[in-house]
Order: sequence, then C-alpha cells, then structure tokens
Amino acid sequence: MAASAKEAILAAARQAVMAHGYGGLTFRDLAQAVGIKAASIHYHFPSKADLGAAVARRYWEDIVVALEAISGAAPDPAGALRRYPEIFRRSLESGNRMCLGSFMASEHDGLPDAVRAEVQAFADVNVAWLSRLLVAASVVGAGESEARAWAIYAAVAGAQLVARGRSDIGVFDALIEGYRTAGLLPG
Amino acid sequence: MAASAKEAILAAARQAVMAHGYGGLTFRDLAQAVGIKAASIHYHFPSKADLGAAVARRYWEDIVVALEAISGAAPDPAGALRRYPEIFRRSLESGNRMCLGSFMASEHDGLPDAVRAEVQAFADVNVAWLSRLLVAASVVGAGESEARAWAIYAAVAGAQLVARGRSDIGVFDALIEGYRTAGLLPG
DNA sequence: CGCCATCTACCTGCCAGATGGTAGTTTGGT
DNA sequence: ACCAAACTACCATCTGGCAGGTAGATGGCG
Repeated sequence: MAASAKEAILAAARQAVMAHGYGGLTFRDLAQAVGIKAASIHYHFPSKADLGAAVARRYWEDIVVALEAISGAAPDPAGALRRYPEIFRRSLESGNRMCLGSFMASEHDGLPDAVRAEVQAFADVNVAWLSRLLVAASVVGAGESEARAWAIYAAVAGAQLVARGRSDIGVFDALIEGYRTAGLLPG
Repeated sequence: MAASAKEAILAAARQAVMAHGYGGLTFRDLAQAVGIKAASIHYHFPSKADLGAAVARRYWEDIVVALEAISGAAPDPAGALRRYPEIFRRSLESGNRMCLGSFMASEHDGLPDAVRAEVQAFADVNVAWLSRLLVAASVVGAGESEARAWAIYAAVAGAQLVARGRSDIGVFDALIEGYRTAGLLPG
C-alpha cells in the first residue's frame, strides 16, 4: 500500500472534481472515500493546490494515453476522429460527471496558478491531437487545422456541459450528431 | 430605496455567480458588495436557494429581452443570427465572467432543484429563439431547426468556456469565426 | 390633531457545522 | 533503529441561517 495510497487519493480526487469541481473538493469527503483520515492527505499533498495540480496533470496525461489508443487502434485518421467524442462521453456515463478541464475552466477565477496551468495543458493536448488528425484525414489544410481543432474541442466541451445540465446523455449524442450534420465534425 | 435594495442584491449576486458560481456565492461577500449586512439579505431572500433561483430567473428574463432586441432591430433574420454570439461575448468583456447558465450547468450536482429549473429555462429560451430565427433565415428546414439550435447554443457556450480558461476574449472571437468557417453558424 | 399599531428594512449577536491546515504522536515494516 | 505513513487533537476562519431588536415610515381612528 505504499504508492497505492497516493494513487487512491488521486483517483478519488479526480472523481470528486469531475462531480463537484475544485471548489467542491474537500479533504474530509475525500478522506472518507479513500478510507483514511483527512490530515493524512497532507502527507502526500502538502496543500490543496498541490493536490489539485496533481489531479489535473494526471488527468491530461491519461487523456494523452486514451487519445493515442484511439489514433493507434484505427488505421484511418477519419475513423479516429469519429471516435473523439467518446472521451467526453465517458465522463457523462460515469455518474453524469464533467470533464475536469471544463469544470476547472469555469472555476478559472478561484484556481491556484499551478492548477490553472495544468488545465490549460489539458486543452492543449486535445487540440494538438485533433489538429494532427485533421491534417492526416485531409479534412482541412495544415494552415486551418489548428483553428478547426479548437472549434471542435470547444464545441464538444459545450455539448458535454449542456448534456450535464439536462442529466441526459442522449442530449450529448444528439449534439454530436448535430455537429456532423452541420459540418463541424467530419461525416 | 424600497425595491432598489432587492434589485441591488440581485445585480450583485448575478455578478458574483458569473465570476465564482453558485457555490462561490457567499452572503458576506455579497452583503459587502451591496453595502448592507449579511443577515439583511435573508429578509429579501429567505434562503440561498431562493436567491439563486431568483438570480437565475432574472438572468434568463433579461436574456429574452436582449434576444428580442437583436431580432427586433435587424430586419433580416440572418443578420440577427450573426449577432447571437454577442450575448455570450458580453460576459467575457465584463471581467472574464461566464454565462450564468453555463456556470450553473457545470455545478448541476450541487444545485437546489429550484435553481436547476431556472438554469434549464435559460437554455430553453436560447434554443427557442435560435430555432425560430434559423427557420426564418431559411438556414435549415423546420424539422431540423431545433437540433441545429441546440448545436449552436452548446457550441457557443463551449467557446465561452474555453476562452475563459485562457482569459482571452480573442479566443472566443476566433472560435466563433471557426464555427462559421466550418458551417455550424451561417456565413 | 394626537396617538398608537403595524410594517418595512435593516441591524447586532449568535450558532452549529464545515473548511484547509498544523503539531505532535503512534504504528508497522525492514 | 529507522522511517514512511498513518493517526489524534486541535485551530482560525468561514459558511448559511436564526432570534431578536430598532429607527423610521405609514395609516387608521377617536
């Protein structure tokens, strides 16, 4: 249980932040979820800001892995692009939760600097992946790929936000389909 | 100063929620902003849930007025549609704040039922207006107008979210332009 | 007119509970 | 013996909310 306690804290904190945000993350609730005492968390993460930054960093690191899994599995970039919304869909599947990057972006004002930096990194890795795939799939030219990548990232995040507001994952699916119909997402 | 104290509370609370969310709204900070004592707020709004619901309701009522102003001013529906993102842009202009509907949608879990209902009403009035204008501008047929309206609403909300995360209103403008290029928003 | 009751809009003072964080101590494995 | 990893016991601060009081306006009524 050496490194796994830290991992357990990280995992439980991610779930909590995806449900209640950084502001809604509390040491006592987190401790109860992990099965230790609140004060013990400070041993692994000196302050709440340290914990928040670690959670956000681990989050986008995991997203990088998930994205590479998608683009690695499908041989055609168009097929990989089609699966991109899955990333955001999974949060909703898991208890109507939100992407940590989106939730923390809304909390932007009250966030410690270290946390904010990791949140921006999350957006960056998403856009980088999308941009690369858009070019590979010849959806847009190299000059326009980044703008389109940002547009897709923002739109999918917005779809998740709206769907969560209705507690209805069907809304998310309908919105994604709407993006395809409108031409934002490739067919 | 009869009704204006209540109005002042409502106005200050809206600013606070747009900056820090419902969870970040506190009676003491709000009281200080208005210039009265925290306990006095309970005279006008019995509980925090009452205040939150009143703020959210007033918010979408004001949005209805703003939308009607746009669609009433421009004779052509296409021109009105083009100005839709202004609604969301204004929040960013005013201290990098977020649309109350988006912020509260992210907080969905921790929201009192009465507040949640008003937040959903906000989305509804946006979609209703968009849907009407899309048909009037012959962008889509009557059967597809609602799906497209939801797509536009979600995408613009997402653009605001992403732009706030970067504290850069230029990001918002670029995203909206990206939506036009991609065909989600009419030319 | 004088008097009193009521109401409005706010106040002071308090409370129980939660929050992030600290200091010092014990436990268990090597 | 050592040290990581957890513990107990606090603390100051902040949270929404409540009880009760007060200065001033309003309005009915003899």
